[in-house]
Amino acid sequence: MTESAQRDTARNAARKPARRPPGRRPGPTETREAILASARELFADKGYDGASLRAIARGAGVDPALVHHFFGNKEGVFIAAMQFPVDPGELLPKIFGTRREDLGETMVRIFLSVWEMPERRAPILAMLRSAMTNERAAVMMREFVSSALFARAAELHGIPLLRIQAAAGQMIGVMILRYVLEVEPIASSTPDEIVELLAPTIQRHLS
Amino acid sequence: MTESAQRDTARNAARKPARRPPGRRPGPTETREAILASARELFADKGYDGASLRAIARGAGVDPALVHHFFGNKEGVFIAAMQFPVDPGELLPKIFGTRREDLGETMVRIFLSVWEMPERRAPILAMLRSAMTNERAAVMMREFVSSALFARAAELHGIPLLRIQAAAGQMIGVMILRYVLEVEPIASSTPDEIVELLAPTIQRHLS
DNA sequence: ACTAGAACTCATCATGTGTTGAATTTATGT
DNA sequence: ACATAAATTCAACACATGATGAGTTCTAGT
Repeated sequence: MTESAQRDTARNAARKPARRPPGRRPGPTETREAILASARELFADKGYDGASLRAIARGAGVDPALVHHFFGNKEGVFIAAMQFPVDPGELLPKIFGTRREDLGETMVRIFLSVWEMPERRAPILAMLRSAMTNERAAVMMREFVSSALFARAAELHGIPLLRIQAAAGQMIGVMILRYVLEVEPIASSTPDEIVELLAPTIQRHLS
Repeated sequence: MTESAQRDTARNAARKPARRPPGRRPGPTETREAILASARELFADKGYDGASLRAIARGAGVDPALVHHFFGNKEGVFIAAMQFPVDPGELLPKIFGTRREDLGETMVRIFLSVWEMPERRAPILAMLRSAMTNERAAVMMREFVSSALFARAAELHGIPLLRIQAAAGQMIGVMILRYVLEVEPIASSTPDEIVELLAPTIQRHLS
């Protein structure tokens, strides 16, 4: 696939209006992806309500009406930008192939591997930030998290849901302190320090 | 002109516009408090950016300009509504008067005692929700949490900051799952169940 | 009793929002 | 080569937002 569409398309938006003439652009269509990239970045940064369609369009170097043309309305953009914040099918095998006594460390490392990479963290942050202030987004997240994550994780090792949610709460809370609020010293700790800090707790919850 | 006589009869008191005549109202001033109450509720519900000055004014049965008159601008309202989300001076003695071996349970119970009462939970939720999408609010929360909570708690029992933040993360994460996202079954668990679930973890972190 | 100032509303401004319809240019199927 | 469809911009709507300045009514200090 063509990598000509870089992921930092949203970065070069600080320029002038850059009035393009109307009408279809020559060459294959790449704007749809650019819009989605810009949307993901802005939703991750400001949440659903804070990210405006116009800012998303600006980030993609595109007219706001084009966003509307592709996705119908703002919620359409959000849904398109959010499809699988993280692919469970990719992570669950790792968990399944782990000895019970190593579950804690494995889980923490998986979590960190996602959160440490900005482009993987973005959709999750977008979801979380949006769910905090927007009821519809909260419903989406609740359903995704419940059915796609908790339920499967529970059936996997036969661990009660409450325990799993306690473990998830531990991870989510620390991620918020570390990546959103950025309080020290936890924001500057190394991944290994986080693992050392949390693995025993997660292990406890999942036993 | 002709309808002005019948306009402000006592008939339309239950209506929405509720047009009050301009000028100061008789009696002692109670509007300032009403505005703050409305502000706290709305900030807790929608976060800083989601709560509009007009909605706050409407909630207090007051003209938007009055909010401006009292607090200067929106940030002024927020700051006035937020002073001490929770009073540390009130809670720390409880913590201090607890045996080290009971610290875990005590902490969880204190957290729950705050979060279970809607009017005590409101300012914290407002802070949290706002900090998730608004940078200035995030700074406020980071500073409050760092200096007023973590630092004091650390010096109290000589526990490393990282440990305290791990414990705080556990509590914050579970509170989000329980009160914001409202995922089951943790949203419907009794306080005692939450204590049983989390106390050992908090105890571990703080040892 | 008088007056300075506080409380309070109104009308309005400039800006930003999501959304829509029409116009223009290019790509695609025949 | 032609017609249809897709991609793209422009102009505009209707509405919400935070902010101001001016005017009206009350309270409080003298």
